[in-house]
Amino acid sequence: MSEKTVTRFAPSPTGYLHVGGARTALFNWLYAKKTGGIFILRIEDTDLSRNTPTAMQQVMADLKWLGIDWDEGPGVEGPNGPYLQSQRRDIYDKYLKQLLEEKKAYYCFDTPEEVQVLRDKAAAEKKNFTYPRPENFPDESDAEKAKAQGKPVTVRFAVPNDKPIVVNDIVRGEVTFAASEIGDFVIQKRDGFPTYHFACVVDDELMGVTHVIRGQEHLMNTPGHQVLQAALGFRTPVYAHMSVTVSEGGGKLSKRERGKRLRREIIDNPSAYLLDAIKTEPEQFERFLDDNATPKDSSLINKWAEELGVDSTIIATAAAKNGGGNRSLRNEMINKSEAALAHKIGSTPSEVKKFKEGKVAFDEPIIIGEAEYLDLDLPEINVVDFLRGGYLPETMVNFLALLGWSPGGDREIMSRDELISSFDISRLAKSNSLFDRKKLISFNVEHLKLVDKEKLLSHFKDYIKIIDSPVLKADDALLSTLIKICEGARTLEDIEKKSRFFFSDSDNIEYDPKAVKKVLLKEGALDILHVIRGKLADMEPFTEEALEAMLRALAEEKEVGLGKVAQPLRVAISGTMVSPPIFDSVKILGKENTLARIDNTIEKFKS
RNA sequence: GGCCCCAUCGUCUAGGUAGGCCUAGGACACCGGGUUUUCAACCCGGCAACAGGGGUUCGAAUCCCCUUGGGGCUACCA
Repeated sequence: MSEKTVTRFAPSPTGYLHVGGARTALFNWLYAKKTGGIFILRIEDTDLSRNTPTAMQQVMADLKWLGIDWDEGPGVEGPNGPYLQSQRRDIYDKYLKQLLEEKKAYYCFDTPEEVQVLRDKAAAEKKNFTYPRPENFPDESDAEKAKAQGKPVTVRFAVPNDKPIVVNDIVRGEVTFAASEIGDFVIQKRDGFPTYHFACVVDDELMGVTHVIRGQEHLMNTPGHQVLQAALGFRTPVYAHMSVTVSEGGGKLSKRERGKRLRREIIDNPSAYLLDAIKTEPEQFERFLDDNATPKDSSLINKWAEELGVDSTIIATAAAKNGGGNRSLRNEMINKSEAALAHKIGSTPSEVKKFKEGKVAFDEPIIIGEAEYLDLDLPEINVVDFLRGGYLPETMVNFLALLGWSPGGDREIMSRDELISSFDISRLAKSNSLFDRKKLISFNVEHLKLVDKEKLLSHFKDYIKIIDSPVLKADDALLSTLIKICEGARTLEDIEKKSRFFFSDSDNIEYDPKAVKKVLLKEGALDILHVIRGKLADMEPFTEEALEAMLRALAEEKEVGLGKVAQPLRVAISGTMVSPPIFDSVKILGKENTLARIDNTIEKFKS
């Protein structure tokens, strides 16, 4: 009788779901779907200090967005629950007791510092560190005594060191480990919670997990898990250790990257977030700059100058000066700026200071808030970043699946169903791969074309909701039209950006300075606008066809390219040089708004 | 440092488990050209790789070894 396959994804709720985790989840899900098995979501929340309250909800939301659903897990429940490890303490305790009684595990009372000393010593001797197992295991009363004395009490598993341990891995083949390499590892922490190794082994057994597909970073843990399974009389599931997804920097794609990047930015560039503080203390501004490390980047200098309404030479001059006195003023300003930043992101000045010093890690929402405040693009690491970036879940699933897996041949763009039917666990790649955002975009372009109309509409609605766009004002029919005329967009963000201007106040258009300079202020542009205005006013009916005929005729009459007449009109109605096709745009905007915007534009820029 | 894993165009990869069908295929990026009312999209063309060195073999991208390079683990995190 063939056993039903059971796979699982077991994230720890420490933050949003990142792409590496999503990929792991996807492969497990794909394999379960392919084989008609079941996919379990298990939350590994055995480290209280690292858990963040919203993380589990967010991880589940992200999985759902990707279309990865679970047959058992939080919100679904099933025969093997509960699915939060923090709610399974009694189960782990039972097995722990068994191990202790069978003398397969033992109590330890050292502090982490004491163990660290041993570790350092081993490193100094160029030796592999393994925990020195005592000859006689402490008994229950010793543990009680130690506890009474306030010593930490942990439990270690006594790894049998008689024979090498062979891991039979689907992607790597046979990997052999010397038993002496695997030290007695901790299975119960001092707070009474099991460690990952123990909880994972117990749960995989009890939940009937048949296949464990996980990152290569777990390969070294596997021999330990296997000996634990043997000691407990458990099965050993089939293992498949996938390659790791690395980031441009080289190392493993990590969620910590964002925090690091942010911290570096704040430290390297303190002035960037001094803006608010500076604005409130203009008279101290120049003095402050004397003592502050300002960036060498001239574009930033110009930006500040513009925002502060001062001449850029003031900043440039200040930037050229180095050091100087005024330390107390500087500190005062820094304090003010930290307060400003903290206020902006809903944190406290002391937290900001600690973050800068690397003492605390901010929650993702705070990191996002800070990044927005600083106008900083953080590396996209989390699944939500891609949702916010206007990517389709279909794109993400397809792209992630192809990182470290391939159906063979030339196939690349695939639907979810095609992915499932062609998925083959034996085709997992051994080597690491890089997450290439450029290629992701091209996948998105393809899926934008492939996804059916209704689905795309619903994706777009989700998107404008999450970024709280003015486009929210449109009804479904208008939304569909907008999507249609933005054909060729690379992301939902493209569509949204091109569509915004339809929903702004005609008497209050924001003009992009570059567009003004390049188009509106050009010789004759305003005159042409004037002519267009006249023709538009009389146009009846007001259709794309009529608009096109009119503009083309005008271009011909003036003996210029269509661009010469279309561009001024585009800037007049949108304030920018980029919009959907001009005929559609004008039609959608309507005669009244178009005329108003042309009038306002001429009024504003006539010399 | 120790242990483990990996190695085809800049990137993702096909081919490798049955060595000759590979003068190494596709996709993205890039470069050149075309289309064009903007941005995109689109069309055509081009550049570009078996890390190095030894073996085994009539024959190696494919098998073995070494070197080099990259990655992972080395927690009372998962």
